[in-house]
Amino acid sequence: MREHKVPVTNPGARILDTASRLFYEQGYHATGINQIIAEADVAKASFYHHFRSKEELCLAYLNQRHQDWFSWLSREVEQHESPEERLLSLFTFLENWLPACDFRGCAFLNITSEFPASDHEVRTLAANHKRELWEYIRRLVSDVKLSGFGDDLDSRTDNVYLLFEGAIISSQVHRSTAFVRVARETIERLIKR
Amino acid sequence: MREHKVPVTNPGARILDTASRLFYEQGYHATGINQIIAEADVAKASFYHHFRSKEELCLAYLNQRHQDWFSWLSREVEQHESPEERLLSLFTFLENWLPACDFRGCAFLNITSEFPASDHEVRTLAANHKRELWEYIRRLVSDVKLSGFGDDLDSRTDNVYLLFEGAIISSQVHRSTAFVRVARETIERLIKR
DNA sequence: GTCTATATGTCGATAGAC
DNA sequence: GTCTATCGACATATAGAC
Repeated sequence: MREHKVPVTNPGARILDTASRLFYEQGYHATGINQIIAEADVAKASFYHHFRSKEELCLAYLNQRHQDWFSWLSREVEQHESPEERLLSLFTFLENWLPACDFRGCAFLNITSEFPASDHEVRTLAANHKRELWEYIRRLVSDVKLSGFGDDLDSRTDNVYLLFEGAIISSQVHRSTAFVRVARETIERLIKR
Repeated sequence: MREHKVPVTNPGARILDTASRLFYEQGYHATGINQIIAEADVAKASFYHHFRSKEELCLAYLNQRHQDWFSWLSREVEQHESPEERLLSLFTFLENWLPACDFRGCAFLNITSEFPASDHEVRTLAANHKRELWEYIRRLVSDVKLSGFGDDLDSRTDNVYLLFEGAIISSQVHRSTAFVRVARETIERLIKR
């Protein structure tokens, strides 16, 4: 859940940590190598010793982010026992995470906007991240009776996924978690009937 | 609906048209002034005669895009007469528009990712655009009986809006309109009962 | 491995001729 | 109003000393 890790002394890790923060907060193209090396307090040549290019650093950032984000999410989900509460905790997570990241939203959605070429490796990582999220939601949905979102499991999963993604992007635009609560209440309502 | 307009001879309009295409297809920070003036076939000084800065050009792009996009959307909606079909035509529109724009998605969501400062004018335009979309959806929802999305009009509007936004962003990530059809079927199902 | 210094290009924006 | 030429700053990436 914490966006800012404890400082690292290792130069390579310090570069990755700094870049992760800047790529996430400012965007990829708005962040230059010079700012990264300055804030990571390393020499430029050290940067190119650890990473072949800015793009490779970006891929490392996304891979780490993928791990981190799912560990944040699952930590919230696993606090709950009943299948219904576990499903609803998806939105409890959003309500905690989005204000904590200052409504910067999903790193993978954000970077998708910055890489229009769909065959770029960055886009592949983003699509894989979302596919894994969909499968995670599917496991949660499969244990819950949910009416109104279709008969088969995939259709119900799709709808919860759509509310989840819609809640992220709308919270980002409007800087409010109001939509997260609406989504949560809808799931709650469709569970109860 | 058309992304590429007919060529314009007027230099100022040619700059705006070219910039609109490039900002949308490549992103704001990935697009340089030099590329814009080259593809618009104008001199650099002409550019700065018509626009004070790259950012001001960006604002002009978003204002025009706002008008265009809503005219595309309402053209689809107004082809239908019954309130139910008008509501569902939101997703008919998405199913036509998203492949037509090569799944580049919403210009305002995309540029929100590139401008982290929430008090920036670009972000204000994006938030206003989405607010207007929400109000447009609200008018469509108000004429339809819709179960499962809450009792009050605002709550039902929120849920349709979330499905709409979720469908846009998910179609973009996965380059598929499958999620659009799922959202449409859900609305259809909740109308029928 | 990390350093400083630099290469090479492009960025956004401006000056001054016509 | 449009042109060419150019500014200073910053971009990504490398060279070579230590």
